[in-house]
Amino acid sequence: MRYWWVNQNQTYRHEVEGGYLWSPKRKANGHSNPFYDFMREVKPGDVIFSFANTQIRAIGVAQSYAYEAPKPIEFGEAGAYWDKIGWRIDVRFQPLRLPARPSEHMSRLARYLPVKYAPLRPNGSGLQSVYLTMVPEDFAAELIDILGAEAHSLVNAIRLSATDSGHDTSAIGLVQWEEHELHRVQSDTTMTSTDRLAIVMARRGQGLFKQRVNRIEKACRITGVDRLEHLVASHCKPWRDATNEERLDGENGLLLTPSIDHLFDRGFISFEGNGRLIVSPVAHEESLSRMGIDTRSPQTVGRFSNAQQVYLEFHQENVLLKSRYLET
DNA sequence: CCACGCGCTGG
DNA sequence: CCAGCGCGTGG
Repeated sequence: MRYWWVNQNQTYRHEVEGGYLWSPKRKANGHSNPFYDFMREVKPGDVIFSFANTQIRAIGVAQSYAYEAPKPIEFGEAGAYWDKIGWRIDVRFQPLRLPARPSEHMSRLARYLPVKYAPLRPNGSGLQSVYLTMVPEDFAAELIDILGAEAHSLVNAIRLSATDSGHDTSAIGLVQWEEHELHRVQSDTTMTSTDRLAIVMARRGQGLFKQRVNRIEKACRITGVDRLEHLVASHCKPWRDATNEERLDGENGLLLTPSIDHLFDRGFISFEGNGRLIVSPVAHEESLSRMGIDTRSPQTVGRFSNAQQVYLEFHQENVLLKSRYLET
């Protein structure tokens, strides 16, 4: 379980009442922004401190991993320059009956501020450049102490339930966004109904797309299963992000057995161009091992073609659940 | 309430 | 250099 800080001056009301976090994927000029990238490092059960108008006003618990979602319409003019598509995380927020102002407690907090990606300056002032950022455990402990009894019991309850069992509800949001794209394809009268059907079937890794992938890939790269009835054609560049051409491009697919397809589709694993398996640091190792993936020693599954590598790079950058803090 | 500009951080 | 979910100020 980790602790996060979110600046919500512009969207506090919508995000807390709506029960979510939302960020663009990139800055307006197209460059990446670490404070948006952090969205993909959040795990269900993580604790989120909500900061708005110089105060910590709410504490939240993540209920999902980040998934792609349109900008909430309720934002209105707030963040008008943000892109229409971004990352969303379901969060259960609890507004605090007694908000606290961190700037009044810097004598206790300052020593725990990280050198990089800190949510506050040493004088307690916030930073415009920050959206979401991780806070160290000792900083969080101090902050919880400052917030008082309500925060204490809240976070204790979260800690207890975190050790119980799963919270994974993120598939719901993904489906919601894909529905939107699906509807667009189905109502696109510039294509024949055959083309539309092929594109719709490609979403489930079946039909023409699967045939095309099968010309390049003969078996699941992890399990070695080669019977088509047990294989799904999984997109490297996800169906929802791809053009219609890319949705049907055989180089954009891998044949995988269902549980491996799930891990790849949801970003728990990815592959390098040379075939090396990448395991996300947020993945549950024992589950992976039970699904047939050896997480102890490095695995390779065979080199990929140049065209496949381009799609796999997209997967690594946009689907894989990364963790900056677990890299060295 | 909103708009502006001053800061500073990170790429 | 540029861009960013802050902050105080002034209307």
